[in-house]
Amino acid sequence: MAKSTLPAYEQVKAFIKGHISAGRWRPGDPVPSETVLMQQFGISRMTVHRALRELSAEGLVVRVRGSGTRVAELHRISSTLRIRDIIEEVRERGHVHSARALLASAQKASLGVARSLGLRVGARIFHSVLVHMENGVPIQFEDRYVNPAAAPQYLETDLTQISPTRHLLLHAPLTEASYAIEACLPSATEARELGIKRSEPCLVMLRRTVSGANVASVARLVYPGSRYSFAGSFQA
Amino acid sequence: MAKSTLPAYEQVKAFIKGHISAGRWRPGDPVPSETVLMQQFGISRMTVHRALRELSAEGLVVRVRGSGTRVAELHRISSTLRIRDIIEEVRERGHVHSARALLASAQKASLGVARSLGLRVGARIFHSVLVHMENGVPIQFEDRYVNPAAAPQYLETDLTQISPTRHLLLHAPLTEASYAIEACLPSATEARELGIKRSEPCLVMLRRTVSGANVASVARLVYPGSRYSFAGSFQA
DNA sequence: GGATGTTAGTTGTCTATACAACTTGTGTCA
DNA sequence: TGACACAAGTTGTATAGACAACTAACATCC
Repeated sequence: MAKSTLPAYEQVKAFIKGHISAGRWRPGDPVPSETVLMQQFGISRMTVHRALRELSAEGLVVRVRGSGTRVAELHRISSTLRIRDIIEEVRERGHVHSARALLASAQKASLGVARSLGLRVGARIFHSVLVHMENGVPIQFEDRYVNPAAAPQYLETDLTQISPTRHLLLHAPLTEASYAIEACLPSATEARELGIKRSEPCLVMLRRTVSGANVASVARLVYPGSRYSFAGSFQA
Repeated sequence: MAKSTLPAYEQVKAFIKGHISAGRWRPGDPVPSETVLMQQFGISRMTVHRALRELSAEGLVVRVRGSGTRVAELHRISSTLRIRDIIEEVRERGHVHSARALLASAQKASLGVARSLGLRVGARIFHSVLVHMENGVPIQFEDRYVNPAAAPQYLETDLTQISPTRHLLLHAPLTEASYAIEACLPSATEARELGIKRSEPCLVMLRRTVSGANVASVARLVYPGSRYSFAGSFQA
């Protein structure tokens, strides 16, 4: 027994969700209009409207003004990926995080880096390389280039205590990001620092974050395949 | 010039989003109460309320009844992962999809499969193994177990034309799913069928889908690391 | 037939009000 | 000092009504 009584708009949502997930209303089928539902449930139009608007935001129905409401086409389920701070993540598992900084310096941008950060070749950039450990075992090799315009105090921070991700989240409010997940073999350096063989497959996350008008940072995160996986769940 | 006039609730949202993304209001900071915003904008409380409720749903602010509204802690950016039909995906790239079925049969569930499908050992299940190709080059090895209760006609379909994913989306409305992405070396069979060396790292997606009260299917999708990556983008 | 106007139906936005549920701080009383 | 009561402030839900914007079907006129 959850709540004694669910709010009216939740009841309407549940009613409609029920019909859809039971397959009684199939994609493309019309959903009763606000007026009909309002009379059926004996509640006001605004309340019905809220229910339908939320279902529309969740992608379960499609509404078009003047025409009506229909069950959405390919009921595509979605999950929310999040950008997480590795330190927080390790601690949440009840484990101990530590990190080793291999590099933290200002450099001149090479062609590739300049291009992905949206700067000119030779522009001043920050470059950091860290190895993150969970209970002393290396789990992430983090190679990151940072745009000084987005995080001017990047190098003044102890990146082994406040992770680059956290520093950037705090100082360069995130507006956009893109990523790619690949499976690769590690480079010689990566294998050595992670303490794995060069033949062990790794998960590689390439990520580019944007803050306002600037590209804030590009990072290559390498995880040993035997010690790490990305997991999550979808909700309808 | 987008719209001549944005709806009032959108203006309130933009106002608050602006302060947050410019860094003027930091995580934990209080957001003006509904009463204050209502007077500031000269609109009704319900309109302000809608704006704040949507921002809360988007994860930008945290609201607690009786206390107030604050800027959400770790400004979490999110992306929508979708379960996609591989055939559709290949065609969208303008390429040709083809598939080879290695297996499509009814079997008795082993312990592991029974457990993950939520059935008893020895229960009747469907098992399919396919290799999907893009322009003739193998890109996915799909090993899938299906619960007959969720998709009774699974074996009567030509799975090389209508992919298992698509068949399941159509016949077993998805309510929930979980996944894990790993980097592994392929098994002997997987390497042979994908036409890669056993030493080539692969992206592996393990996925479990739920439809209503049943676990609909569990799948292991293996992608050659050199030919495939998962990519996406986040929006604030 | 084809173009045009009309009308009923539907969703989008907004208001003013009401009450409920909860938090927080303050003051009172034992 | 500690327990309790109370009040002010805040968010959550719901109503009844209004008007705007749009669609789709129908009727009319040329």
